[in-house]
Amino acid sequence: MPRYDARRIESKWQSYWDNHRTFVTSNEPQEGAQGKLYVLDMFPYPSGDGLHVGHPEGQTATDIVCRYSRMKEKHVLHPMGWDAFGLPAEQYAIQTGTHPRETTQRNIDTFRRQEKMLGFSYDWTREFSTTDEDYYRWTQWIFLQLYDTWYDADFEWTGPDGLSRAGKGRPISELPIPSGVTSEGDVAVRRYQDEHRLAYQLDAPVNWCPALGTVLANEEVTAEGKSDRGNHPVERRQLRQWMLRITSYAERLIDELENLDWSESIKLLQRNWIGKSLGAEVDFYVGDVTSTESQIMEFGPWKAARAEVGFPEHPGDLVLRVYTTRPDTLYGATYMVVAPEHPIVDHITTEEQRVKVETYRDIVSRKSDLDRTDLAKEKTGVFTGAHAMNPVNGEPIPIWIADYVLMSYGTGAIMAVPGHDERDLEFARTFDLPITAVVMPPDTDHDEPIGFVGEGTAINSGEYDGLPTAEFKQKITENLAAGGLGQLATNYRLRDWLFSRQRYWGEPFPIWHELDDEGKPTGLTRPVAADKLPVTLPDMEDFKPKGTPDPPLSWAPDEWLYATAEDGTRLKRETNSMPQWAGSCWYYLRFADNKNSDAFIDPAVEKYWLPVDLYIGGAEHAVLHLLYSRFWHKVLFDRGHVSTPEPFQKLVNQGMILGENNEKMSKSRGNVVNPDDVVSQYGADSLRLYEMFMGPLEQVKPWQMSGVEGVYRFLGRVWRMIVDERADDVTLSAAVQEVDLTDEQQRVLHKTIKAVTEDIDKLSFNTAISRMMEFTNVFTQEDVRPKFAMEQLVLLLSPFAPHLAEELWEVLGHAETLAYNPWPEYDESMLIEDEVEVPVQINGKVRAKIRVPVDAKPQAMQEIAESSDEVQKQIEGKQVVKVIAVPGRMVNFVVKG
RNA sequence: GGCCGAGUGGCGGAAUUGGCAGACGCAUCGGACUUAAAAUCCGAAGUUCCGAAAGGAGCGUGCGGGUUCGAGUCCCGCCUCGGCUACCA
Repeated sequence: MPRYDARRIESKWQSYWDNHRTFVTSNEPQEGAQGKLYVLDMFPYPSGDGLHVGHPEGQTATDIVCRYSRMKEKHVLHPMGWDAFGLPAEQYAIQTGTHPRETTQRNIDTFRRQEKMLGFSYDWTREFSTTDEDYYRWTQWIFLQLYDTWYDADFEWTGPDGLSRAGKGRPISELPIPSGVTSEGDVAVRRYQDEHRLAYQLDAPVNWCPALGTVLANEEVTAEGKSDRGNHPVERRQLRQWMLRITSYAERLIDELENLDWSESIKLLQRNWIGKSLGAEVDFYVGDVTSTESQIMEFGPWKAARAEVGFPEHPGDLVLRVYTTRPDTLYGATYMVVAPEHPIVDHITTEEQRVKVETYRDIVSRKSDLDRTDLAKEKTGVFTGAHAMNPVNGEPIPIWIADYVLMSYGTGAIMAVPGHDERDLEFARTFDLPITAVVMPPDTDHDEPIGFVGEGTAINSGEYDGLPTAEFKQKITENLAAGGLGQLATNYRLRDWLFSRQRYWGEPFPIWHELDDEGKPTGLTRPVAADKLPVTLPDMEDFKPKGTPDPPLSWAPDEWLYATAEDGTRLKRETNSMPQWAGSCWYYLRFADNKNSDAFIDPAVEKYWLPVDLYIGGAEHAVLHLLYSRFWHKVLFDRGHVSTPEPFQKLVNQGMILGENNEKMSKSRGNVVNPDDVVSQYGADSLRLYEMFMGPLEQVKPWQMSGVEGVYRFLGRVWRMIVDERADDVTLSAAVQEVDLTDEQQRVLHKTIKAVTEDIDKLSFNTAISRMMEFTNVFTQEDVRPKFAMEQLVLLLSPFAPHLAEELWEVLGHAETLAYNPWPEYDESMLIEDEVEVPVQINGKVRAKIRVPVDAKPQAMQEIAESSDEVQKQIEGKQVVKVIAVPGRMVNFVVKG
């Protein structure tokens, strides 16, 4: 008695697909293919915990789209691989004394087993891991592209996509070298080029965790300023780091979101992250800080000189340059604040204030970014003793240092307008600094201008009084520019990307440092030749951090670490490694051509498969991964290596699956659902179907084990609708016969085909499943079930529950897989019913039901309604004011009395 | 604090975009089959009030207003929950 036996069916069909290479995809389209479709899941990190139920959520969705699209004769690319470098593997390795290569391999094996167990139609011949040498060879190669590129912001050009744009990443050899630099010689030219590369080095503050003995990425530091792993304190240190100049692409990263098929909220998230703001840079004269009188005397001539020479590129030591989005509040600037690290502090601090200033700077320098922002409630700062001259009215105003001004944004200095900025107001109140109102709020009930941060009308602003904010901004910016005192400026919150990590388990940089005669780095670098890639990770037993910021690779064997160039220069390798993001920045390209040993991807293959048509994954990657990938892709685009400006045309974020208690799943809450357990109890088809039936893909939704039971029962019903459960073998039920469908059955079938098809197109899988349940509820009640209808249902169900569908397809007499069988089609004419029941409302309340011809005109509907006894009873003796009839929908009588 | 998203039965969720609120599933209750149970099959069910019953009347999509013949859906004002972000001048 063959009951629905998921275990037997699933292993049978998984081997079938493997043995028949059912889902192996050629880069040559099959004959008659209806175009290509590249469907991608976000790159999983193979953690030691194995798959969690969030993985199959997005992956089932993409699998449904792929299986459906193949039946629609699309040429489908659907790959899977592993993002396997990274800190968790390394930490685990250190704790257990196992090499990360081993644990990573083990984790990958677990993940692969679990993915296969779920019956996803991946082309496994395209699988790779970011830790494979012939993968990271090309990660290094792309890094060298970044190294070899500078951004020409003014370059106008038309790309292979046919669109014109300004700004292009160009080969460093095309960088114009100023004659002053050329005359200084070769080394000066090289240093000048190095300053302009998209991959460059910088002394940058990093998150140093003494307990872990490593530097952490911002994402690895908790909101409390502790390490994500182990909860150890984290402090700041200045270290020489590799940076990627993503800020050059900020404008294009915003603009080119426009044509992407992404949700508005994700686009907004990216725009906010990039954080473009428009404002002005304004120069405040400082000069001789020891005497305010002489400052006032010097101010006039300085201003006059500026009117002559204009606004300089660098303000110089005696001028303080600020960035503001509100140049219209310039008259309200009563003091200035510079970041404690600002270089001008050394020039302007007076003798009396020096000790206080240095003490403050010292305290701040030892705080992490997070400590600094943590102190947000209490404003701190110190007066430098110096004053600057307000360029609009020549008033001397005091210059303070405070950690609420960040060196990394704008110019690292602000003009403080306490009257109209919350932070400045709080600071001014703390330190008793003057507050001036210069903006009148527009509505009169809001009569207190102090603390008003919106737009209004200018007051106390000399000749500008009475101007609306917007107009004032424009006018004063023009005037400042004319006087050489300011200029329009754009700023981004986005920072350049800190790209190096002091870790072992990552891609080595393909970079040599030149050494001088004493073996010290000269600061000059050279790339590893492309034909020498990859720079393989040296085999090291000891990769445990030593409590200093030296990366583990710095004690790699000398053969790896040192070399002599052909010109005799001694070279030392870069010993930092790349962050985990590196490998996931371009993996979607490699899937299209993972065996290529001549190029990261063949240009023709790239042109054929890219961009990714559908990309599904969690919203946690809405900014970082997606922004980094887009950046790399654009650099490759500019350099002519890819043909599309964007990698991911359509993006969908799946909603998080919560535990049964409506809380986020976590080990500590004990509400984690393990896919292995669900599959062993109900089978993969039930897990897949349940995850899709839970609710809309993009919505957050709680797990319910009883819901899995429900879809499992549904699959059992489908099984019994087609299979004779009382026979000894799996045979067709006697009720399934080669008969024509009745009109009613036709209608149900075609309605189901239409609904399921449209729902899949909309990624509305939960409703698609409920349609198939309705179909099943109708047909299980029939004593004779037309075989054709059963076949059609099996085809509709196959993307969702592919194992069961294949088994039933076989029972229905088909020798071959249904994976490439044409998708059922519906006939619109079959859907039409002659008559429909519509409600009759009296004053908007349903009082009766009538049957009308589907195509009945409003007038006819009204007449039918009026002839009904029930309606007569309701409107009797009342005055009918108006009748609204919507064809095929409803009739509404508006009555009085 | 800022931005984004969401509030519909006991629960997960539907609702052709302004037209019968609660599809489908879970849980619940009743029945059939069975010696019994499991499994399966059939059926009931938003809620309050009236009625012995068939049935009838009212109320119902977080709260308060509004637009409309008609609002879960549109507009205005709030409340609650979730996510992201956090001194960006």
